[in-house]
Amino acid sequence: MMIVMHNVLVSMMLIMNNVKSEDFGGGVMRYPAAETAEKHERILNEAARLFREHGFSGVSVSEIMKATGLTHGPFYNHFDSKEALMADSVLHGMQKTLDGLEGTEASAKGKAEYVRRYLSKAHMNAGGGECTMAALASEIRREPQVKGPFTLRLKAIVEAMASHFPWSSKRAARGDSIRALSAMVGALILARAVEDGPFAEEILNEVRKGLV
Amino acid sequence: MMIVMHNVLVSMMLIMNNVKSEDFGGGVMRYPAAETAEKHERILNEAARLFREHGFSGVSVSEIMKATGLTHGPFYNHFDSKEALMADSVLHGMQKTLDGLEGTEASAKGKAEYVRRYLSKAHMNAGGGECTMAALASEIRREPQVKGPFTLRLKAIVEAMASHFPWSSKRAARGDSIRALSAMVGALILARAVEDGPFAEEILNEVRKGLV
DNA sequence: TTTTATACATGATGATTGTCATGCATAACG
DNA sequence: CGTTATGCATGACAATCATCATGTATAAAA
Repeated sequence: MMIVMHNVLVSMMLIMNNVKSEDFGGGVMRYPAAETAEKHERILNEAARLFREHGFSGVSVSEIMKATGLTHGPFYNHFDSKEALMADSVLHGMQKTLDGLEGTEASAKGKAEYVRRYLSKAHMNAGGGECTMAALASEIRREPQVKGPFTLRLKAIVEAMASHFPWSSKRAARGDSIRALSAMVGALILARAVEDGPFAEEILNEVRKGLV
Repeated sequence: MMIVMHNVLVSMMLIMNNVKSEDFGGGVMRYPAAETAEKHERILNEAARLFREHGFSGVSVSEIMKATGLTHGPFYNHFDSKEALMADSVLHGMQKTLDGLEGTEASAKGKAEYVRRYLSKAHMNAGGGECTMAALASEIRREPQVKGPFTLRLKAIVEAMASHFPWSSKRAARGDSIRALSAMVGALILARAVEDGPFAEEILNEVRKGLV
């Protein structure tokens, strides 16, 4: 009885504390559509970054929202589910990779620079700034909703590499691109999993030597 | 008071129910050391398989123990933590890869067959039977305790590839091995993440053509 | 102007999970 | 042979998490 009364009192105190008007809506409004769209974009960016850094299961919805500057509440006003966000994040991240590729100088020099940058120590150590494929590909295979967007953009990336950079021949361009991409992604993944710094760099360097 | 007494009664009933002798030890014994060692090995095998198939965070300790034919209880009689099991599983799985490599015919033909098998549709679709590197490398980088064992065995695998198979020259053997391994792992990871069957096979085929 | 739909903060919920606690029969050890 | 340490099953616990519920002010629609 004592305990029950105590609980009731505590609940009442909590309720009273919560009814300060500034607790609702951040103090104001139904938010303007422009701001809402911007927040949506911010969620996507933070999610993509955090997923790359910690993996899909290493980041909670709350953490993503907090990184965006919101609470966990409005998440479902923006996305249907965590898995839907994962799919959009991958699409978003790989689109950026595609843009970066197409923004590179379309020459042998541009290609060599791109490879060097991809297989650099800096990229290896870039927490959330790295390539979506290297960060998440082995998890994507277990996420049905994500495989579609991933496939879509990977195809575009292969095509962009084949047509944008010079290769030994027109006919070999696509195959060469696939080989280069596989080696680059594989090397980055292995190098990042390795604890031994010099060995990790050896992996990056050897693969780079094979490509430039 | 009423509630407290009720709880005590429920507890007593539960205790009484638990005191059926068949509830303990599966019916018997302090288990013979030989059987215990065998169970330890089974846990390791099931864990390695399940981790490869579902990822580290996709499998619970209980599931692993159940797959081994035990309950979750004795897990901590066998391993210090889930993370310690992850480390041992990776060591175990990569040791098998190493053994398979060294058991392959030490010739150009043996090498070509190994590559073909690695980049086959069957290997791509092999749920838990696949290569530890392709299955878990991108998660290992986020698991401090696992990186050490992984590094150790990856070094051994690179050395085994370089010394076991014929390469263009003695001096190039190590670099060639690293390049081949990176391309194979990268190709398998990308192919598995892709939803489109023909595209996945194209990735495997192009990389294979580059290696044999 | 009136009505409606929505983005937000707070809080709740049910499920999952890594780890620990307990009691016991007996193999291993001295 | 007597003692002890161990591997097991059952159960409990605290934490974490994805998702849902609620109340609100107001932008947007009518």
